[in-house]
Amino acid sequence: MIQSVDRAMRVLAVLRGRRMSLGEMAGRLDLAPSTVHGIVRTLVDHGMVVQEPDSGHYRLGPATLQLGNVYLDTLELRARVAGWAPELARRTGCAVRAAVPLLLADRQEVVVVAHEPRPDGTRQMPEVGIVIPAHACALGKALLAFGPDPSGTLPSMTADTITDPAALAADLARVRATGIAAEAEEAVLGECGLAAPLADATGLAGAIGLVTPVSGWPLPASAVDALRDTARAVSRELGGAAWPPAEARSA
Amino acid sequence: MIQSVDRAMRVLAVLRGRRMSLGEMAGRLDLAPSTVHGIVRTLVDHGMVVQEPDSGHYRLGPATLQLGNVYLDTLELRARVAGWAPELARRTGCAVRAAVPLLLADRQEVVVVAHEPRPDGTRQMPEVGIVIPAHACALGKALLAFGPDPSGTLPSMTADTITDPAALAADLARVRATGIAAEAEEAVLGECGLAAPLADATGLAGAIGLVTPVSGWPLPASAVDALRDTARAVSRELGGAAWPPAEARSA
DNA sequence: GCAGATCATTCGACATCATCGAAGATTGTT
DNA sequence: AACAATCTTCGATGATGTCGAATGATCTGC
Repeated sequence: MIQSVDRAMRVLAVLRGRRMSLGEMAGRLDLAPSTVHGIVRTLVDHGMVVQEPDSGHYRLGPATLQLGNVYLDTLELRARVAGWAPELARRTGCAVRAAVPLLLADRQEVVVVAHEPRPDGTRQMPEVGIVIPAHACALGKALLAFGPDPSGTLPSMTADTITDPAALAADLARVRATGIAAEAEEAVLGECGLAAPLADATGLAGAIGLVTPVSGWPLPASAVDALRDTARAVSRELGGAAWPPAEARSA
Repeated sequence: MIQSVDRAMRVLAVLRGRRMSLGEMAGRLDLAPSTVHGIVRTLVDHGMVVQEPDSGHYRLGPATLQLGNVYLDTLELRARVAGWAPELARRTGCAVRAAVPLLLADRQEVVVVAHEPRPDGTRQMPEVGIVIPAHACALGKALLAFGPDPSGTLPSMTADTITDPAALAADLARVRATGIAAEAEEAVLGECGLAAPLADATGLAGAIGLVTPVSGWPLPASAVDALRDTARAVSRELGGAAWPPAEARSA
């Protein structure tokens, strides 16, 4: 691992939180201000960071947006999901989301890569790009059940977030048994959902899920069937050999 | 400028094009494969790059999407535009876009940060995150007219793209005189548009524009008025002192 | 089924290059 | 007007990234 590159990524990570002064970044990263300055200067040259002209503070730059957009455009999982999501949304009346795992050193999260709005014509915020702790949402639990073991802390998002490792393990066992993960107001108040894993040729590729307001919860069995059918269809298109995918339970 | 961080950014830039093998990246960057390996390994650890399990090739990773999303969420220009875009789209019947400049060493481009679909109910691809050469689109010309002088080459996108620096300079003079930039099939076949600069407290902040199929071109004078009014309103909300913004014609 | 090629990865020595602390410049504040 | 808090620059030090060659794995073609 190259030290300066690692530090540059840490700089971007802290800037994910909020705009910051150079000194604050240096303190947070426990580095000399001049060291951080050299790094951010390089990032500024590439558009990854911008410096506000008035305050001198730094924030993320437009080049990050371009990178994220390229990632989305080249993601086969997203393209395959896009072909099936409208019908799934129509059949279930729910919004449809797809996500891929974002496994970092100490954090297990999911990032939403596709979003089909609820088919009721209301105006909904596109949620592509948002990141959710894996243990707190159906998409994440579908990934954890068939992916690596949960590790790290389980931060609480709402009153119903599962924060006990044993309770989470029990929940994941249910997911493995049925192929379907559920979540009720564990990440966002008023939001519930189901999710199923997606397989590709190499194993676990992501997850697809339904999201509904708590008023529509629990979802009818027909929605579960539609979700499972769609997950199986998308997985086949992705080259997945089996569904649910084989459990790759290794660190 | 820190060498290894600069190289890491170049790696990401190369991966913007397409997935690649390690050797191909090394050749393109004129570096030793082992050097690139150390860099990409570090980027992989942070989720900025992923390695395809089967082929060993590298592609951009999900962390790029998160960064881009955070950038969007914290962009005040986007939030202000979002407040005015629906009405502008309704009044003009056009799709509305907003963009910010992406000024790198040798490339002058714009990146779209907001997109309000054409209000005809058709299904349209959200174009947030796409990057367009500044000289080839109305948004870019609105930025170039009130920003730094054009530099670098003028790549051709369509048969009507302005590739002659003198012709571009003449066009930009017209933009400065009227505050409105126009473009007809210069970036994408069948797409035309208008754009106006957006000012904030520090000067030029971005641009807002209308996009219409060529069948709706030219747009009526009422659309020009609506666009100018909106640009002025957004600029005032952003703290802009004057509209159009003062011309900061310095490299 | 074997040989060759191609690729990612590891390793170690060298010298470059990033790091750090202090000083300078600029701005906003009391 | 003096102070405080910024960002920024600079130069010496040695830690660290770079490179080339060797290794191992994978795939291709015969």
